[in-house]
Amino acid sequence: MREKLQQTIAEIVRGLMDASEKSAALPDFALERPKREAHGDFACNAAMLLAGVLGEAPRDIAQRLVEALSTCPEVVKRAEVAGPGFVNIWLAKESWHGLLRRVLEEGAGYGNSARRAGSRVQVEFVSANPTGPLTLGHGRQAALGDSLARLLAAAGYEVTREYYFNNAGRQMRILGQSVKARYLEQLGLAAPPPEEALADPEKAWQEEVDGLPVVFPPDGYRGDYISGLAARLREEHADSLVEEPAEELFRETAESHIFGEIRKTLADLGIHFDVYANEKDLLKEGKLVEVMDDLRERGLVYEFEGATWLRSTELGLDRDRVLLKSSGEPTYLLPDIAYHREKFRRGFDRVIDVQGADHKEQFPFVTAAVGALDLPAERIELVMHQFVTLSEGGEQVKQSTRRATYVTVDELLADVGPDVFRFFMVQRRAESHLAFDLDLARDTDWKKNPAYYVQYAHARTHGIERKAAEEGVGMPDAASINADALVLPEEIAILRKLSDFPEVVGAAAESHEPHHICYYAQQLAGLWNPYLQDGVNHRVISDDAPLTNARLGLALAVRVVLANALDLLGLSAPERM
RNA sequence: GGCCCAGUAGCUCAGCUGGAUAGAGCGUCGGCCUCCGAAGCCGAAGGUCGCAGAUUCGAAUUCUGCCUGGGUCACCA
Repeated sequence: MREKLQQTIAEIVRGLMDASEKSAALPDFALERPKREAHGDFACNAAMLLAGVLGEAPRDIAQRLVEALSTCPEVVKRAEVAGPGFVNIWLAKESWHGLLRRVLEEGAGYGNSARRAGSRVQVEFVSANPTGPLTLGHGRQAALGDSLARLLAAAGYEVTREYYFNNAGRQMRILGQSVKARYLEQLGLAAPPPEEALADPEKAWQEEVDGLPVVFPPDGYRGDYISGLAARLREEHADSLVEEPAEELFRETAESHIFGEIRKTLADLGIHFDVYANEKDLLKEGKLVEVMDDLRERGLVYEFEGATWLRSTELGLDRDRVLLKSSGEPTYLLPDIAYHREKFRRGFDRVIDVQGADHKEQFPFVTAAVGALDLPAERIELVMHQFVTLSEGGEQVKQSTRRATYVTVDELLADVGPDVFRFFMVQRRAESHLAFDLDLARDTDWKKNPAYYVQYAHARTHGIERKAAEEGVGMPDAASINADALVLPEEIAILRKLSDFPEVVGAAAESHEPHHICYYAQQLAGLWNPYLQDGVNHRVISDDAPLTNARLGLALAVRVVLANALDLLGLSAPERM
């Protein structure tokens, strides 16, 4: 529909330009869906853009466009000049009727395109290090990244979901030490550090308490899960691990257990990764040494005060960064560069990193280094998201990572369920701060909770089908559908909304903004729920067979689009609620 | 202090490659059950788009300065 109109107008515009003998590129005019219904089905700004090229008044040009359009009544029912030179266009009602068949024919594929077919994209997200349960920030990133991956797949990309974590450095060492410390404390061989010492290790740290040594590291991990891990080890091994180094069994047990928990959390969210990559493997495969050598060969590496530095100022950045600490350990930066190089070696056409705002500063160093290694760093894109705050009863729920008193994804998930969780987490633009409204999320009243509102709209299409079955009325299929009986403005409005879907999906995919799908789904549900409610004017199943056929078809088409939208968001599409 | 993000209705936020009378959800207020799901629907009130300039036919949208909130500026990840 839109394509046809776009083409028609392009031809007219070309004609006007040829006639004017002014040579210029065809203006990139917009054919948009006006916000106000009074402005027609489509509005075109071509006249205003042409005004500059042709040197004529926009409204005069618009008038000529309108006249030209009136010669193709099979597409355009009415066109008029409006405002500063818009051309508002009304389509014949019938032109929407073919849509129903198309939606039913394409089904789960409606909204997809092949535009990016053959192109491979990797989406890296979550990437939390296995030092504790996922936080809400990770949860947002999980929902965001997975929806983005689904959108990209809908745009035709071959998508790889990937999770990368650091498991070779200091963090993991401290994790092992933390677990071992709790283990020794539980055996009565060590003393836990006092609260005030943990609050300010700089000042109040003590090596000994009540004659027992304090072995818990000042910057150790303090969550209850650490004590839990220690208790498990104590049950399995009693006191036989007292001499065991913290960096081996303790660390490894902690890592694998915590990572298992993270994967379980993600599975509860319906999120599965294709690849889990980690720092240790890169190290083992010699990728770190290799990157270091290649950077050094390009004169981008130097030694200073015992550490090895990346000469990033040479790459246009504001400072140099350490690659290898004086201890000989790599910083996160070196494996990150190596990892991103591997992404290209693995043949991805595009690489998307989903990261929290706290990582934004680091991103340019990775891309600059990757670029210096003669790789197309501009194909690495960053999707950055802000943090999540919880609000309850109008108050912000206090979160402190430092004190390990934060709400975890598991807890919130147990509270509101995966569907609500995901909907709320992708509802907002990534760059905008997300205030998670716990009261609304917990509200099971579908008319209030937007996630349920959308799901319920979908469930109702099945309700209709159940009703039809009771009445012995069969559902139409793509071949038998005839939408001609749909003439009410609210029916045409729903058809118009359904027709927008592919474009919304395409735009959301290209801009990496899944939140548009939430808005769209709410809007469609906001048309469908009220429509269905008014059983007097819109009775679906009636004695009027053609009308029943058309309205049942409408219900099926709405179901298809809502189901597809819910799928893009990773929500279930229930048949009843 | 430098850089990044945000500041739009009481609240939470869309809209931001410049376009017509700035939208949604929640909340508030007022109506409506002869109706396939009242587990509902309809309507209303509510705005100096942080402030001040600039660009132009036209700015919530672009540019500059400032204010406010958050992030970040480690040999932490």
